[in-house]
Amino acid sequence: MKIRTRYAPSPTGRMHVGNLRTALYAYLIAKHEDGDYILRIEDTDQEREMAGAVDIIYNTLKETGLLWDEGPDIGGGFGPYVQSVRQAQGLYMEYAKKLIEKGEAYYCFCDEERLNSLKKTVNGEEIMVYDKHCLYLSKEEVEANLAAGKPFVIRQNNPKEGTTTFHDELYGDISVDNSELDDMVLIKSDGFPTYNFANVVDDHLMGITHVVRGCEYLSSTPKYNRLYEAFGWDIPKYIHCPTITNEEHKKLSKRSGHSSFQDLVDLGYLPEAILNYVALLGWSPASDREIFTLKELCEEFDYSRIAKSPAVFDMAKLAWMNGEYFKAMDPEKFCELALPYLKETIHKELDFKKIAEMVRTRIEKFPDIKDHVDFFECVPEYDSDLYVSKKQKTTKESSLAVLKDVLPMLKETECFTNDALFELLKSYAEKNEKKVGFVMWPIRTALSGKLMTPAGATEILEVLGRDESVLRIEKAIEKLS
RNA sequence: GGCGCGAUGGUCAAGCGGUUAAGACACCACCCUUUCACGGUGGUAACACGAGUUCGAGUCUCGUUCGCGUCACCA
Repeated sequence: MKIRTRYAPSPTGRMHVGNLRTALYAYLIAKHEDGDYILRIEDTDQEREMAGAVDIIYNTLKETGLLWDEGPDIGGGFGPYVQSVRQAQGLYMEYAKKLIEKGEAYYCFCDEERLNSLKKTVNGEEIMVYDKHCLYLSKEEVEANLAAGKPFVIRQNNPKEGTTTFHDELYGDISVDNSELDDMVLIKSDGFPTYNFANVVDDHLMGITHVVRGCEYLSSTPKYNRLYEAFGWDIPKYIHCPTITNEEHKKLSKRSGHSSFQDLVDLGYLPEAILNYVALLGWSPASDREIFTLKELCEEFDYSRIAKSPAVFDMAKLAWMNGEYFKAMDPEKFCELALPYLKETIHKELDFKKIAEMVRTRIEKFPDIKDHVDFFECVPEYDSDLYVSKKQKTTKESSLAVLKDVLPMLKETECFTNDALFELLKSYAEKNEKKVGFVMWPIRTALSGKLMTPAGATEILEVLGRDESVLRIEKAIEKLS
C-alpha cells in the first residue's frame, strides 16, 4: 500500500522548529517510499487563528523544499484540505452524530460554571476530569435542550473500566487504564470540531497511513484509537517524535530567540542548513555522515532510527553546519546571497566578488560578515602596538622602516594584483634577509588597523587599489613617526 | 497528584549480551600559513543509582532518582 503522510499545522503564527522537524519527518517517511505527502490546514480554533499564518506555512515549506502532493492550493482527490471548509460542509457534525447513535458520544449541556466546579488544583496546575453528568440525561431532556437552543458540546463516551493499548512504531505498545481517559470534547459549542476529533476523521478520510506528530500527543492517543474503533476504521501507524528543547531542557519558546524557522533565517542561517540540522535532532543515519541534501535524506531516512529521548537545540552546531554549507557553496551563489550584507557595511565601489570570496570560508552566518570587512570602508581607530608581533619579529620601529621602504615601490609598481604584489614584496623581504611575514605584517596592519583580517596583505592591497592603499600607508607612517 | 514517556561526555549521538564505549559540535594543544580563519594531527570528557537475570550487562528485568509530557470547548 502506498504510504500517505500529512503535515497538519494550525495557522497560529510562526513556524516552530519542532513543527518544521515534524513536517520534515512526515515528508521523508512518505518520500522514502515514494509515497504522498499531504498538507492540511487545521484551523478549527478561530480565536487563535492569525492572519498571514497560512502564508508562513506555505513559504516555509517552499523555502525548505518540503513540497506537498495534495493541499489547499493544489487540491487532490481527498479535499477540501482546510478544516474550516470541511466544517462548513457539516462533515464533522455528521460523523459526531454517528457516534452518538452508537452510544460512543453524547450531548453535553454543562455550562462553564459547572465545569469550573469540577476543576481542582494539583501542584499549582489546574486539572479537570469531566464527571459524565450529561451522559445520564434522558432522551427527552436532551431533545428539550436541543429544541430550546441550549448551547451544547458533543463528548466522547469513554469507558471507566478496562485498559486501552495502542502501538507506536517507536515506543512500542503502550497501555493505559480507561479510568485515565476523560470524555473529551469532540464538537465545540461553536459547532467546530476539536483537533482531537477532526484529526481522526480527516486522517481516515484522507487515507493517511502514517500519523507523524510530536510526543505531546502520546497520552491522548488511546482516545483516538477508541474513536477509530468506534467507527470501525483501520488504525494508522503512529510515529511520535521526541521533543526539541533549549539549553535549559525546556520547551523552545519565543524568548529562546531561535524558536522559529523565520527567526533562524533572520539570524543569517540558510534554509538548507536549518533543515539539515533539524533532521539530525532526533534522528541519525546508519552511517556517520552529517551533511545531507533533502534528496539524500529521502534516500537515507529510516524512521525506525528516530530517537526516543528529547534533544537540545544547539545553536553552535547549527552555526558550524551553516558554515559547512558556505564552504561547499558555489562562489557566485554565495556572493549573491552575501551582497546585501556586504553593501550594508561597505558603501564604496570595490570588488565585492573578491571580498565575498575572502569571507566565505571564514563565517558561520551572514551577519558575521560585518566584522570581517568593515575596514574596507575605513580604517578604524587602532593602537600602534598592533605593529608589534612577536611571531613575525616586528616592532613599531621595524614596521615604520618597512612601510617607508615599501611605499615608493607600491607607488611605482606596474601591476597592482595579488600575485604580482606578493612577488614584489617577497623579493624585497629576501633582499633584506627577512621572512615574508616581517614585511606583510606592518602592511596589513596599516591597511586594516585590525589584528585579523579575512585575507593577507597583498589581497587587501589589490582590492583596495593603489590610491587608497598608498593613502592608508602614508597615514600609518605618520602615526608611527 | 494520577497516568505516560525518557535517561551514553557540556551538546547531538552510534551501540541493539562479549567493543580499547564510534563519530560530530564545542573546548585545548600542535602543524600549516602573508594575520585570523580554513585544512591536518592529537587530546580532555560519558553509560544517573541500586538490585536481579547471565559465564558475561551501556545493552534484558525490577526498583530508586532525575527530567519531560499530559490531565482545555489549544492544537
